[in-house]
Amino acid sequence: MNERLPIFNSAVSIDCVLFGFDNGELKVLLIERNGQPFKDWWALPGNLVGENESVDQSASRILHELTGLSNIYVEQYYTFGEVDRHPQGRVISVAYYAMLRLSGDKALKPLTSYVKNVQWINIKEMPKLAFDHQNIFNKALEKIKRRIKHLPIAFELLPEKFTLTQVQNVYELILGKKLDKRNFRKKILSFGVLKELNEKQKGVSFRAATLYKFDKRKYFKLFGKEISF
Amino acid sequence: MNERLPIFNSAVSIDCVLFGFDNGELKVLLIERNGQPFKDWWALPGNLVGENESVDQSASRILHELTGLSNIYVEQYYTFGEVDRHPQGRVISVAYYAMLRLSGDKALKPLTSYVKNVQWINIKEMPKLAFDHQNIFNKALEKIKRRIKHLPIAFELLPEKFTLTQVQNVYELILGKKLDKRNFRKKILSFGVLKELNEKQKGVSFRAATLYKFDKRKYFKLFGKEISF
DNA sequence: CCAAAAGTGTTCCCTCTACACCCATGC
DNA sequence: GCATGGGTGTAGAGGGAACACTTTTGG
Repeated sequence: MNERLPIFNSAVSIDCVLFGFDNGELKVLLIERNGQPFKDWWALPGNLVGENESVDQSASRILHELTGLSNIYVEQYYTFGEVDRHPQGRVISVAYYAMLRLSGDKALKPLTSYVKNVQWINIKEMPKLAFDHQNIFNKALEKIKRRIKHLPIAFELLPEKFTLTQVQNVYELILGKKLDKRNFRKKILSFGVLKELNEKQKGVSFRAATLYKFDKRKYFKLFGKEISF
Repeated sequence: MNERLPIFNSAVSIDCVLFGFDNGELKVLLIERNGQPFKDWWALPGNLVGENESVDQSASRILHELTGLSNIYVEQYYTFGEVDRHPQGRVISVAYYAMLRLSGDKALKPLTSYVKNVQWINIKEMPKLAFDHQNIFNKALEKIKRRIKHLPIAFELLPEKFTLTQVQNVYELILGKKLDKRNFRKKILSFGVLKELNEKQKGVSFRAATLYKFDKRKYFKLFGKEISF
């Protein structure tokens, strides 16, 4: 680790598990590969880390290239370094999960020569994935299952104004189980980080729900105290 | 990511935060560097990932070279990938924390040309560290603070047979606060993974404490249910 | 007999859980 | 008026926190 660095041909890549919530469904953005290996397979979006960017920056860049958006919530969660995980050489991959407010409208799909299709896919209908991406995806789900209990990541998936039922929906999809409505509301409101708006849902054919928004200021004040779902 | 891999000169290294518990103190194994850069500074043990080993294997190898021991408990926890973290080139480092039963006797110190000293240092008396190792160390502590609440990692630091006071000691050192003795014992025993032995502490000049051991079989049965300290 | 640590129960409070009905709205 | 989800309270159980004294042992 001193003198000259003895380096062999390795590469570091980033893989991103980008989650979106839309219409009551939890989705992941997958790409369909256009080149070898695993041509025509579905895969997680990813790319090599550039020479002059940190791994965090690299993840943000990849997400930006994919969606056209900046400021996507993104967290590193694990590094996959098996010797044979890439058939063409040694590639160590740092994995990130990311979360996005889907509004039905967004979800741009800028194709490149490497990618012939980009699609939001319901996590309950995942196709087979290239490389070890199934494993990478599974681990992302595990991580967010754990982290959603401490961190307000659910709100990264929701629009700015949301109903409590939507919040509950996100929790249920991530945790993979039904929750009691009354208990859920008591708890989520007891954190004191949701602000009730003088505004109701619109365009629904039933009683309109009250809208809330996530109060980041209050959340950062509470930091230290941990949310514990 | 297809065709040929465009590779630049990067390297992947491993850094290990190896914890040990001895004599009521929580310690970390640090090395004193013998080469540039940061010659004579203290640093975390680490090395480059070899061409034919996974990152996990690499961490185990480094720990083995350092201590002569195999089967050290080790977990990956974060990857540090800032562009400028190594003054001699781009080095992305995958960090692991590890835990070891110190019995006063062990703690071998195989020096190399790169290392002029290896020492167990109380985490309350840490020197300045080379590179971004202070940051890597801090993050390791944060991680184990969180994980000790779910995972039985405390027992990795303890000898096979231990007293409840020793367990409490480890929890207090990692969490950085005093715990109530009666409540602690109730809770730790309520998990049902400690086996009381028909054996007492020896060689102490006061009432000898009952020895316990960690029952891995029971623990793995409980898996699914989570321990929650 | 003194020093040092082992070992042990109870009370209070708060949080978690289980559970079911009426309300508002659009069609 | 009916279908659809919105919104609400309570009782019981269990778990967490606070708290102090007696026991054992070696020296």
